Amino acid sequence: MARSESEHPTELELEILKILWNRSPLPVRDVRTQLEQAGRSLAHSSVVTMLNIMHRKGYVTRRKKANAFLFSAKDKRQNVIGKMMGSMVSRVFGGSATALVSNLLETNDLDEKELIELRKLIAKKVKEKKS
Amino acid sequence: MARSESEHPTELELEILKILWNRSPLPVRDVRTQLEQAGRSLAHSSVVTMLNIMHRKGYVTRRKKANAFLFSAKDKRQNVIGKMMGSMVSRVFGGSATALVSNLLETNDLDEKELIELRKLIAKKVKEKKS
DNA sequence: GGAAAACATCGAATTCTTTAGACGTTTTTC
DNA sequence: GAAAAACGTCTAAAGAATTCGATGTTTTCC
Repeated sequence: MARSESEHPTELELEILKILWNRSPLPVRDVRTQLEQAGRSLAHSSVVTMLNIMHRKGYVTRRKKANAFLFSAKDKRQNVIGKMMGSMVSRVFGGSATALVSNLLETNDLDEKELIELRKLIAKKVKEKKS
Repeated sequence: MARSESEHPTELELEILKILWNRSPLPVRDVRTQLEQAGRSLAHSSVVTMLNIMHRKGYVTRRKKANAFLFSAKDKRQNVIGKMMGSMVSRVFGGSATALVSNLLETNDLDEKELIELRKLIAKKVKEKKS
């Protein structure tokens, strides 16, 4: 036995999804160009292979336009990332989102502006809850 | 070319680190038992192999006690997890910890108690900053 | 209408991750 | 002190992730 397919996008898959979330649909060529700009130079066929794998896994949709495929992300950014975060919370922090934020505050030194922004976010959420 | 070794613990590596963070040093046998209790039944040699790989990667230390090795996590839980979170923030949220927490609040529905706990954490952090 | 450009499919190589059997050495145990 | 138990090393497997060359088909351009 070996491990099974990851239930979340891998490194490169996420890189590609980020491109598609930003603008889509895109042909392979454009995905490739943007990967290059992000510092990841790949052969055309490598990008095609990845997009096809991602299609098989259900991360992207494609439709034919003339002879070329146009790719789009299948799920919204927030949902995909949300699932990744949820898995992080349960796998790494024993289910406690508070523990996650706590760790974030302790180890990644945020500036005051960010802290105040966070406080606002939470206050808003508390208010929503109350209603 | 293919991908390079992950800079963060993999799934199974993290599972093992969690055990060692909880209590250590531990002999292979005990790591194995606890993996089993966590729903991951592996052959003895599989656990040994993993621990040796983790030793090569620098995730764990080992010392000989009689004829057996005792393993410990090399880095503190908070640091390892902190790095994982930092990478999450930069890779996934464009460097914004606020964006991460925002996503967490939107997609993983926290109860009021947790929210209030978070508010406290942040207030405390703001106070520390000010001093 | 033939060359060049654009695009896709296929097959394959490499490394990483996870798993474990076979075998040898040391330590217990009767 | 010999059998059994415990432990480590070595070897290797199979799937997952990443990369790309070769080759074939369609489209575009002089």
